[in-house]
Amino acid sequence: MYEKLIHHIVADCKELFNADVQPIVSRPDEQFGDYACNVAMQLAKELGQNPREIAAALREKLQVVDGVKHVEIAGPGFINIFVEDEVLVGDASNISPYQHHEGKEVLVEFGNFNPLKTVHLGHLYQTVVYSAIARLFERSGATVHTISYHGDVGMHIAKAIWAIGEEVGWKPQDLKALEDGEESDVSMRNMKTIFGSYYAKGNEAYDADSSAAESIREVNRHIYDRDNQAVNDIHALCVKRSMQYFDTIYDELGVSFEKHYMESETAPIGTEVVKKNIGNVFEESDGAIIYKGEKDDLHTRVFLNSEGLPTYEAKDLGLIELKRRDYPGADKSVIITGNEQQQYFKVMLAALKHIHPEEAAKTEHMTHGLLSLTTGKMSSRTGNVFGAQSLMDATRAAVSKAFVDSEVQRDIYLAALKYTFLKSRIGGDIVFDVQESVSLEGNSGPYIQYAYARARSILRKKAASEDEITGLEADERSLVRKISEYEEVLEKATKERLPHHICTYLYELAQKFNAFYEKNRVLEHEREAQRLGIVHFYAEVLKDGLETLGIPAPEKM
RNA sequence: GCCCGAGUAGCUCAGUGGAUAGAGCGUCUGGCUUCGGACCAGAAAGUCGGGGGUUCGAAUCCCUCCUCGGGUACCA
Repeated sequence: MYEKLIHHIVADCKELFNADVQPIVSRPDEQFGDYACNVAMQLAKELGQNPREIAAALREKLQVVDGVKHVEIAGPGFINIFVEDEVLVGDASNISPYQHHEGKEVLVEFGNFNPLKTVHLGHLYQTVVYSAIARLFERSGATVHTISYHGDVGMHIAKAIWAIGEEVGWKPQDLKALEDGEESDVSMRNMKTIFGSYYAKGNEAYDADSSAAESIREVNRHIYDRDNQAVNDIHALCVKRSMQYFDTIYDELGVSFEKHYMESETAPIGTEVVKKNIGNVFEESDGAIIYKGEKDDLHTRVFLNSEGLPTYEAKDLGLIELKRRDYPGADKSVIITGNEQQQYFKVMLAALKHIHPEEAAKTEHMTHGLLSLTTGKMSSRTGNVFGAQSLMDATRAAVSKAFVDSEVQRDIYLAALKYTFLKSRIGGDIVFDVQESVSLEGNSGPYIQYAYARARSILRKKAASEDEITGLEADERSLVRKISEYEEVLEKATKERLPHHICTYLYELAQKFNAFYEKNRVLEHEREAQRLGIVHFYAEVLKDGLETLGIPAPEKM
C-alpha cells in the first residue's frame, strides 16, 4: 500500500497543481490514521495556497483509491489516510515485496583481523556490523560477494617476526612449537597469546635499541620483497596460524567470506599502479610519492614512502585492482571501516577518480564508531585487555547459566552478542556495559527470540488456517497494522544501510504482541481462526527480521 | 590552527523538517497453579550542550560559542 500511495500522490500533485513532489508517507501515531502525508504543507509555499485547501483537493483524489477507507485533514494540513482492514492484512502477509537490488552484484568488504595481532572488541563489532550490511543487500535481491582484507605486512608484523626470528636463530625449522600445536580452539588462543608476546617483545626492542630497530626495518623490507627464505617461512607460518584462529571466530559467529585478500598481495600491485601514474596523478616530494589532496579540498597523503614501500593508500589501490580483476561485473563496492579512516578514504578515492573514475563512482565507503566499555577497568593486572574472546566467553557463560537445559544455547548466545552491537545506529561511538550486553531481558536479542518461540508454541498447538482474516477488533487491527510496517522498515534499513532500524522495529512489534497476548486469548476463543492467522504473520516477520540480522530464530528455547 | 564527527531522562541509546520528545537498564507501585512471566500494566525522571537565525512548524536545517573524540605526509 505504501508504494501505491506514494505513486498516487505524485500523480495527483502533477495533475492538480502541475507540481513535481517527492512525498514522504509516514506511519503516524495510530490515532491519526494508518498513513500520513505532509505534501500539502510543502506545496503551500510553492503554490501560494492555503495548505488545507491543497490537502482537501488531494483528499478527493485519494479517497477513491482502492483500499482507502477515508481520508482526514488535520492540523495545518496533514493528510491522514485510513485504509481498509484487508489492506493491512494483505501487507502483513507479504514480507518480501521489495527487491531494490535485484540483479545487482555487490561487493561488501571490510578490513579486519590482522594476522599476529589480538582480536579486540572493535574487530568483533565490525564483523557483526559488516555481516548485517551484507545480509541487507542479499535480502533486497543483490548477489553479494563478501570480502575480507587482512594486513599481513607492515611494521607490526615485522616486529613480531623479528622477535620470533631472534629467538629461533632465524631457523624456521625450529619453530616446531608453533607448527605442531593442536588446532583445537584452546590451542589457537594460546597461539594468539604467543604471537602477541612476540609482538610486544619486538615493539619494545624497536623503541629501546636502535640496532634492533634497524634490523626490524630490514625484516620489514624482506617481507615486502619476499627475498629472504627464513623471513618468508616464518611469515607464512604465522599468517596461516592466525587465519586458522580467525576461522574459529568466524565459524562461531556464523560469518563467512567468499575471499580473503592479503596486503602482501595488494602491495606490489598498488606500488605498480602508483608508479605508473607518477606525473599525472601522483608526484614526488621529499623522496616519497604523494597525492596532493588540496586540489580536492582534502589533504596530502603519502602513497609510497621514501623507502619506496607502499603505504596503506597504495595497497588499497592495489586491492581495488584485484577486485576489478576478480569481480568485473560488480555494480557497487561497499567498504566498511572505522570513522578514523573517513578522511583518509576521501583522499584515496580522489586519487582513484583520476585512475578509474567509474570505479570511484561505484565505491561506497561507510564507517562505524568506536566501541568502548563503561567500566574502563576491564584490563587485568597481567596486561590482558578485555578483548573479543573475553566478551564472547562472558556472553556464553551468561547464556548457559540462564538457559541451563536449552538445546539452543548457541542460538541464544549469538542473539545476545549480535543484537547488542546491531541495535545502535552505525556511525557513532558505542559505549557498552558488559553486564547489560549479556543481559537477556528488555531490548535484547533473546527477548525477540523468546517472542518468536512463544508464537511458534501457539502455532504448534493449532496451525493457522487459510481462512480470511476479517472484521478485525481494535487490538487485532493495531497489531496487524504494526506487522504490515515491516516491508517499509526493511526498505529504510536497506536504503540507509542501517540495520538498527530492524532491531528497533522488531522490539516494538514483540512488545505490542506481548501486550496483546496478555489480555487477549488466541486459542479457544471465538476469533481463534483469525487470531491464529495474525500470530502466523507475526511469527514470520520476527523470523525474517532476525535472520536478516544474522540471528537465528529457534522454534523452542 | 584547519578539516570531519558527536553532545537527547541517573546510565545506555532511538527519534535527523511535522502532531503531547520515546525505549531499555536503574528507582518506585501493581499483576504469575493460566495459550511459554525471559512477560505485562502503571509512576517518577528531559532548559534535546548554550545563544541567535530560517520555517506555518526545529532535537532535526543555517550561524556562533562551549565540551569531547578523530584526522591533519611517510601507521592503519
